[in-house]
Amino acid sequence: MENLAAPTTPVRLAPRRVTITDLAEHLGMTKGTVSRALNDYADISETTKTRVRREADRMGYRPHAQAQAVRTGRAKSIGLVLQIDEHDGQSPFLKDFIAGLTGATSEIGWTLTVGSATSDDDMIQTMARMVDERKVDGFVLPRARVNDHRLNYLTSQGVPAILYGRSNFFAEDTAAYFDISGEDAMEDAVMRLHALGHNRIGYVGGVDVFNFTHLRHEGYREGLDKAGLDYDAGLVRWGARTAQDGADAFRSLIESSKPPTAVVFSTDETALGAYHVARDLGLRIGDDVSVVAYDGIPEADHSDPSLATYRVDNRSAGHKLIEMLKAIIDGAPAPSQRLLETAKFHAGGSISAPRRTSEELRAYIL
Amino acid sequence: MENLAAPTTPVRLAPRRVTITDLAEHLGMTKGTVSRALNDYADISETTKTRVRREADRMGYRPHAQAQAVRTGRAKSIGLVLQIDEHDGQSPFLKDFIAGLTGATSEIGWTLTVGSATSDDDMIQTMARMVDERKVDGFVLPRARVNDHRLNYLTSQGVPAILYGRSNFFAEDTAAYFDISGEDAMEDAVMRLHALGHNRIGYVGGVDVFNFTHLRHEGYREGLDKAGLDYDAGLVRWGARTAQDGADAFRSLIESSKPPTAVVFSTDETALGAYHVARDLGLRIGDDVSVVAYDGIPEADHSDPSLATYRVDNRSAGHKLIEMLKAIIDGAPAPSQRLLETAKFHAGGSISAPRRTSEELRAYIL
DNA sequence: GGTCTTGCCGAAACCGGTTTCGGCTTCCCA
DNA sequence: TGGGAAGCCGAAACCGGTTTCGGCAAGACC
Repeated sequence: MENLAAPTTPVRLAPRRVTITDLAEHLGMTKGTVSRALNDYADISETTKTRVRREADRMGYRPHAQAQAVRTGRAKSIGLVLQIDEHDGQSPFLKDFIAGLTGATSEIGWTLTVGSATSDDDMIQTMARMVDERKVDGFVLPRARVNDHRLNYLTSQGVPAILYGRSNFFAEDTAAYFDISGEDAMEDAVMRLHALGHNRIGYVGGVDVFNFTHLRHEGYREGLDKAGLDYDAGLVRWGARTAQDGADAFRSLIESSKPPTAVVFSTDETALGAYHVARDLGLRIGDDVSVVAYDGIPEADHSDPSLATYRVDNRSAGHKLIEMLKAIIDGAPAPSQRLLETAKFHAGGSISAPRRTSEELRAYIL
Repeated sequence: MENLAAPTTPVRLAPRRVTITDLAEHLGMTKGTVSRALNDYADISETTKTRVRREADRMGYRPHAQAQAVRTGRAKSIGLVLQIDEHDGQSPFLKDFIAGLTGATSEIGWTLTVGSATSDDDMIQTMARMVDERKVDGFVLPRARVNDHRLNYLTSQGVPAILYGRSNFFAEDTAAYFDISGEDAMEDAVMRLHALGHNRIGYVGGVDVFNFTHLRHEGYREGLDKAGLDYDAGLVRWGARTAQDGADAFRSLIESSKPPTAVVFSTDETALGAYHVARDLGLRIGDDVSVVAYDGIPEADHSDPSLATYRVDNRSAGHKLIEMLKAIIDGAPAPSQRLLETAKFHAGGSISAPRRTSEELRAYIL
């Protein structure tokens, strides 16, 4: 006996849990019957069902999730794998998002299993491990990319998944998704600025691996179109991710020979970078130059002046993603689970009617 | 050994996983033997072990985690329950922390199960559910409180847990913890300021439900002591949590009749609140008034001037917490798992030798 | 009154692993 | 040469559930 590689003795767990066998014994029936009663099978009488249920929660019975999983193949858990080498930008977003996800999962009696990855390959491997070990029944995929590799992998494996965002430019996705229309917001932003009297409206976009970057840029373009303004590549900057990137882009726009009198940023974070530059140049945002952005991070509200932005409710997004994913896992066809909502405009002190023309602005800066 | 036609399965496209029975069949031995070989039992020959292992990963065998859990009682998962009604302050902290936790859990082949709660009662219930369903083997408890109720519950139930922080003021905790000595940092901050020439050093502390609030305050006190300065309750403010709170506290200190020339904040976030107030009052931080804080959030680095602070590595903290918790789950006595590290000072432009005395400062402000 | 349903539940197999128990070889040594 | 101890593995129980199958009893139908 001592030659067995017995693992070190585990710590004592809670007072022995009540199993379905205990329950069956107390009720004087077989565990099969108890199981079917609890799972609401049609071949169990109403009388028996209520008797079983009552006794179950009198005794504090909770089914052993793992044991159920062995037979049913359902881990009753949703997977979420975070890319952790990424820039910090998802931080503010993360907490609300997780709150939404966990809230919804616990409502249906499931749990959220979180992993992390340091590279694209690692991401796939981490997800593969979770699937192979049957730890999760499906995945939520935040920060959708163009032609998202996670989605490609999972669908090839037949694992249910849902995107937060879209992944196929403007073409209809083949997969399930929940998204908020950034393009509508950008379009609205441009038209709103135009209505205030702005005619030179700049744009600072994001990194092109993310699908939303393309969508929002298209929205900006659409907005110009509806406002009757021409698209001028000189007014557009790309690839901004951090506040610093936003600052650089803003400086390059505002110091150009024909500076914009208003700038639309595709994210709040990059927009806030512009605040420092403006201060440096002696410009007052919301007065000398207007700024609108997108996301609705807390800092946007606390900045001075407060940033006009389109607010995204990540909490409710997380909630809906779980509901939709659950439907897919339960057999709904993925294409039936697609939802696109719009962000709400949140007024702020960062926009106003133009005080100076582009020329005057340039002269003022010099 | 003829191949039967595949049964007509529902939507489950995933290629049927290889089970331990398949593996045993291929190897021509019983699944019991295979299991023991894979789990490195002493009564299996080395030859057989390697043969089994080789075949296992040739066939891509991955044990079904849930099935293992049924017999072993190990879910191979760590629980983390977030309080989601809380102020946003834990956002920046959250991502790094989760990265550390998930990184460490996946290194040992485990996973992280995340839940959320909206109140203290909900917190206990959520944890109870995870334990009862045997979804987790132990908990990491972030944001330790004084006499932490989560810890009390879990130890009463015999469920392994580890605190991120301490929960018993200065008395030795009875439970396991990993923490970073905020008190040492505060003490060092005061002495550092004193060495620069400051003699009136204010303090802005946190909310008293959290244990670290008391520890850091005591560190401040200790620092004064070592610097030979008297503790003056008029220089101390409590209960600051948000940037706004920090701003209010700072204003109240700086507008008092004998303002401090330097202020120690117990968190970066509250310290950054002071920046706005300083600007309003025409004071330059790091010049007219010195500020030191604690945490090392990214914004501290991007602020102008950059904030001198004590940096906490939440990623590595998460990693260590998992290692220590795993040891407890494997049978190590909880009291043996205690670790206290120190935060690294990160210089910033927010401190300098005092330019004005307290009196001059007051006059300057008026 | 006999036959057919229908309702309801027990019995047992099953899910994919782990662990106990015992028996057969082989080796060692008297 | 015999007996005991290792060494090694097969057989089967077990973990806590779910699901299939079949049978009994009561009611419906003719």
